[in-house]
Amino acid sequence: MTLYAEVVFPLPLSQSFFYIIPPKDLDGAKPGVRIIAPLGHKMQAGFIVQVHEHRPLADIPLKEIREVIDEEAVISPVALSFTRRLSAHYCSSWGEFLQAMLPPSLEIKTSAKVRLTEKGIEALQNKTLSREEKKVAEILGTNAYSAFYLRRRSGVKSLRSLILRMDKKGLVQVLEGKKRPKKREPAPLRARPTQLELDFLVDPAARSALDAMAGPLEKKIFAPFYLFGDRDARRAAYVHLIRSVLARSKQVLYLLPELAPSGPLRDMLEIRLGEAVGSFHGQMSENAREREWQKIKAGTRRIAVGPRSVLFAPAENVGLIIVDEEHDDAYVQSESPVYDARRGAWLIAAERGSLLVSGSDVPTVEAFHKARTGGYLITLAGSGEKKNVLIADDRSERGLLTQALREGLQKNLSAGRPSLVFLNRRGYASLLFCPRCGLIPKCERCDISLAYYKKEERLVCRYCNSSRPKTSSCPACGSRVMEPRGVGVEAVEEELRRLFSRARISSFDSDRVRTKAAGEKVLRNFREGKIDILVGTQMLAHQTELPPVAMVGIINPEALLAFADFRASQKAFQAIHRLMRFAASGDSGAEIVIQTAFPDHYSIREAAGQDYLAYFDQEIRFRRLMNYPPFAAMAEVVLVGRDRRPLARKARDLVGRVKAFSRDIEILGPAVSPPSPGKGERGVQVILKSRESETLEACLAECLKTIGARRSVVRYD
DNA sequence: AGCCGTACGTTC
DNA sequence: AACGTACGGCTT
Repeated sequence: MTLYAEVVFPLPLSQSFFYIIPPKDLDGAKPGVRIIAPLGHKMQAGFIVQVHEHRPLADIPLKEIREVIDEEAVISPVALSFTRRLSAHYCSSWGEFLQAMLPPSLEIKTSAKVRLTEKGIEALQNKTLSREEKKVAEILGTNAYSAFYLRRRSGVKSLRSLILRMDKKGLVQVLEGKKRPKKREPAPLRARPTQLELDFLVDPAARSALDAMAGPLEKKIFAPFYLFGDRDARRAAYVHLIRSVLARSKQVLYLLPELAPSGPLRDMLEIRLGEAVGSFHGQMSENAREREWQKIKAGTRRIAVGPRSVLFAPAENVGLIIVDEEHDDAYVQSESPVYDARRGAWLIAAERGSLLVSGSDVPTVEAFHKARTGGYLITLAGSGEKKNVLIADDRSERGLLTQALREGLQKNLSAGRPSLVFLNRRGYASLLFCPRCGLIPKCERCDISLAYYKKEERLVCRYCNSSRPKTSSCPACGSRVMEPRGVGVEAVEEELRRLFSRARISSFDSDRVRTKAAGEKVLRNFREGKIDILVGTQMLAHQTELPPVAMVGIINPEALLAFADFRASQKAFQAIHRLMRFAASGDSGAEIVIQTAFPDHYSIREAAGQDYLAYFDQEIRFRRLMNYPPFAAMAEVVLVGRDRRPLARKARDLVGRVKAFSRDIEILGPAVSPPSPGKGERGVQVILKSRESETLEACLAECLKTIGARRSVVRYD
C-alpha cells in the first residue's frame, strides 16, 4: 500500500505539501521526523506533519520523499499540535514554528556553495569574462563559497541572476549544501525538590486567590488568571505561585516583553527561590542556547525567563506560564512566522492543562474584559498613591511650550534638578507648508508629506528614507517662506535653548542617537547629572534604566490618536502611563505636565488621573459599539504590490470569496492601506470581523488559498 | 545583442 | 526562501 506524507518546510509559506513515501521509508516516515524532498528545483529539508492513506490532490503529480533524516520524531505530538494551531490562527508558516522548537544542533540549514568549473577557470585565464563575472571568478579561484559570502566579498547586488547566468554558461557549479545533524542523546535527570522558605509580600486578599490556583494545578486543569496591579505586587504574587508550582515538580515559563531586561529579574528569582533560573532567547550564542535547551528538555532547568520565544522551549512538564506586562505589543512577532505570544501561551496552557497567569497595571482592554467576564481577574492591592499631574490645553496658548510646562521646567532648573520632556515626533517638523499657494512637499514615490530636518536643511521621507535638500523658497510659487507644521524634537530642543540659555539640554531620538554607544553616553550623562533637560521620543520612553525625575513633560500625546487603528486610544493611554512612571513618586511630589490639544479625550484625561478602570469603562463601550475586539475576532489582510490596479482586483476577488464563505463575516474595505515603512510599495487592505474566532480562521484559510498576491495577515482578538 | 537590476509567480 | 522567468533600461 502506498502512503502519503504531508510535509511543511521552514520557509515563509502558510501551506503544506504532499509527497509519496517510498517503500523503504514506510516505517520511518512518521509525523515529527525531518525529511528531505524535492521542492521546486531544489532539495529542501522539512517536517512530516501527517501521514495519509489516501492520495491527496488528484490533479497534481506527487513527487517522492528523497530521504528520511531522523529515526525518531524530533517534534513531539504535543509540539506538533501546538504549532499547528498557532500557524492556523495567524496564517503563518507551520514549518517555521517547528524549526523554532528545535535545538540549534537539529535546526535545518541550507547552505549551497558555488565553485568554478574547468570551463570557468579557462575563461578567467582567457579573459573572456564580463566585469562582474570576473570579480566573482577571482574570488572563487579553486574554492567553493556560499552565495552569502560571495555577495559580501564582491559587492555584486543581484548576485543571484549573475550566478544563474554563469551556471547556464557552464562557468560555475552550484553544490548542494549537506547538513546531517544527528540524534539527540536522551538524558532525563531528576528534578531537585525545592527547599527554601523565604518571605514574600502578598496581600492577604490576593493570597487566598492565589492559593485557589493550587486546585487546577494539582489536577492538571487549564486555568487562566489575570493579575491587575503594579509591578512589585505582581512579582510577589508570581514568586508565591512559582514556589507552589516547583513544589509539585513542574516547570515554569516566565515571559517578558522583548524590551524588559531579564537579568535583574532572574537574580531576584534565584535569590527568592534558591534555584538557578534559565533564560532563552535569540541573541544567545548557539552553544548557550543548545545547553539551555537540553537542560529544559531534561527537566533539570525548571524555570525559563525570556521574551516571546520562550514559548518554544521544550518544557514538557510545564505547570505555569507567566505573561507579565501583558499589555506590551512586543509580544507580537511581526516577521514570519507571525504570532502573538499571548495567544501562544494560552494555547500551550490549554493543551497541557497548566496555569496561565497574565499581569499588568495597564491591561489591554481585550484581556481585562475577558478576565472580568470570565471571573478570573485578581486585583492586587497597590500603593494607591497618585502623582501630581496637570493637563495644559495648548490650543489656548501661543508658542511651542505652554506656560505650565515652561514654569515647571524653570522651577526645576533653579532647584538644580533634571527634567524629562517627551514628544513622539522626530526631526524639526512633520511637514513644510507654503502659506501662499498651499503646497506641501511630498515624496514622489510614497506620496506622503516630507519631514523637515532643520540642522541638515533636508526634507526626508519617513517611509523610503529618501531625502532632498530643502529649498529656501516654495518650489511652486516662489514664495520666500515655508511654514513648519507639526512640532518635532528638534524644534522643542531649539525652543528650550532659547528659553533657558544657560541650561544643559540634550536630545535622545533615533536621528541623534545612531549607535548604541552614543545612546549610552547620553544616558550616562543624564544619570550623572550633566544634563538639565533631556528631550526624547519613543526611544527614550522605552529606556528602563532611567532614574526617577522631579519633572516630566509630555507634549502632544494626542498624536497617537491619529493612527488608523482601533486600539489608538489604548496606545495613547499606555504611552502616557509609561511616561508618567519616570516621575518620582512619594513625598517629593514630582510634577507631570501633559500638554495637549485634546484635554478632554478620555484616554488622556484618565491616564492623567491614573484611573485605569475609568478608562476601561469608556473604551469598552466604544469597542462594543463598533463591534471591535473583544466583541469580535478581527483580521486585517493587506495585499502588497507595486501597482494598485491588480491589487484592487484581487482585493475585490477576496471580498467575493469571503461573502460566499459566510454571511456572518463583516467586511470593511477594500481600502488603501497606509504605506509600510521602508518600502515604496502600495497596499490594499480588507478587514474582516466575525463573532467567532474559529469562523474567521476557517474563512481566511479557505479564501486566501488561491489569492495570488503577496499578502500579510494581522489577527486581533 | 548582451548585460544588469528588479518584479512576480511558483513550489506537492 | 529560493528559484525560473519576463521585462525594461543600459552599454557595446
